[in-house]
Amino acid sequence: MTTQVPYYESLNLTLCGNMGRVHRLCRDVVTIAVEPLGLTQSRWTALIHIHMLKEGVTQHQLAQSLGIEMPSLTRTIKQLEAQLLITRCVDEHDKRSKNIYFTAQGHKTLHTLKEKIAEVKSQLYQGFTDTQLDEMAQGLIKMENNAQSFIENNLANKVSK
Amino acid sequence: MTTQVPYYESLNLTLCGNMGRVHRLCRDVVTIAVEPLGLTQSRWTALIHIHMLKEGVTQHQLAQSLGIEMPSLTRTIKQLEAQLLITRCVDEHDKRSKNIYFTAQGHKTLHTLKEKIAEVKSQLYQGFTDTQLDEMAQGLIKMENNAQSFIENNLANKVSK
DNA sequence: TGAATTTACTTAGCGTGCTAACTAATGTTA
DNA sequence: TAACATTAGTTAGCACGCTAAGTAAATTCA
Repeated sequence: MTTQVPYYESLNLTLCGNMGRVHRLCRDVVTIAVEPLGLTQSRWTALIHIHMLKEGVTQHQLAQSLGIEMPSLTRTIKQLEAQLLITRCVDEHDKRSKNIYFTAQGHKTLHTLKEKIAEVKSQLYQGFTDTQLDEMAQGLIKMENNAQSFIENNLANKVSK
Repeated sequence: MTTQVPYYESLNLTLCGNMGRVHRLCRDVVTIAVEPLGLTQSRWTALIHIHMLKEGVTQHQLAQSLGIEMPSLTRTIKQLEAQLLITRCVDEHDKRSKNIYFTAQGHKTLHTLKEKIAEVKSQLYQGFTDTQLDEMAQGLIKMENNAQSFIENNLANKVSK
């Protein structure tokens, strides 16, 4: 049982490819699991984050928490609104912002959602110890930081006079 | 320096979200690095895999190697063809298949590409030991398998008479 | 061998990320 | 305070994954 990094890693950035593939698969898993609720991955993820951040959160805060850009979120938010799961109202103190709240139906959906996700999680993380999961998470964050500094350095080059 | 899995993992499948985000970032890094070549992530990845599998590979084999579905590949292949980096010709022995070859320009591009990717890799993997990288790769594969069996079980339920 | 199935590829169109460019509200400063 | 910059959100349109459904070639089998 060798633990060598495979030879083609020298060309291939396989790890990145794998991340993409596993991410798509996990997304599929959840989509299947919550299918009766009529939610896609981006929508249920948004619901969970609204719940974590507490109702009244702004779209900007939510986008930050999700790690996506505002335009990506705008689409999802509009879909959730059309599904009557959330409502928005302009913030009294900053009329540029909009605060997000669950509807009654939204609360019900959230409740079921949380149960389903706990199920899925236990299956996806089967055979992992907490330590292993944490090491993976930390590895991802480290790689994210490496990527981020690369981008910053290269944008700096471009922007430099 | 705690190594606990954060509390909100109980809801959030953060690890999956992280994978998506890190994957996007790595993609951006390479896109920036190979920018003068006019290649996007899906295109350069395809070029590298054609190289690994040897010229003459079929689209089906290539899709398998990339871990994507045929229609996704069809688009990329057409773009690479339009860029005059590859050509295709119908397989003599199986006229359903098409064999992929580099053009002269394609070979040149591949050469530069390989150099660029080696650079990017060394930056993205900075601070990781080979063992760590391998553990991450194996973790991803394990999670992929978990996801796969979940999907199979649930499709089985659906399809069962 | 002719009919049915499977396979390789394509087309059409969706989901979800992105950037660029816009509006409207807020903040800053000359 | 009027002019400029920043910020929250939107719209438009691209990249790249997917499934569903179609064509044409190859294979299976009755």
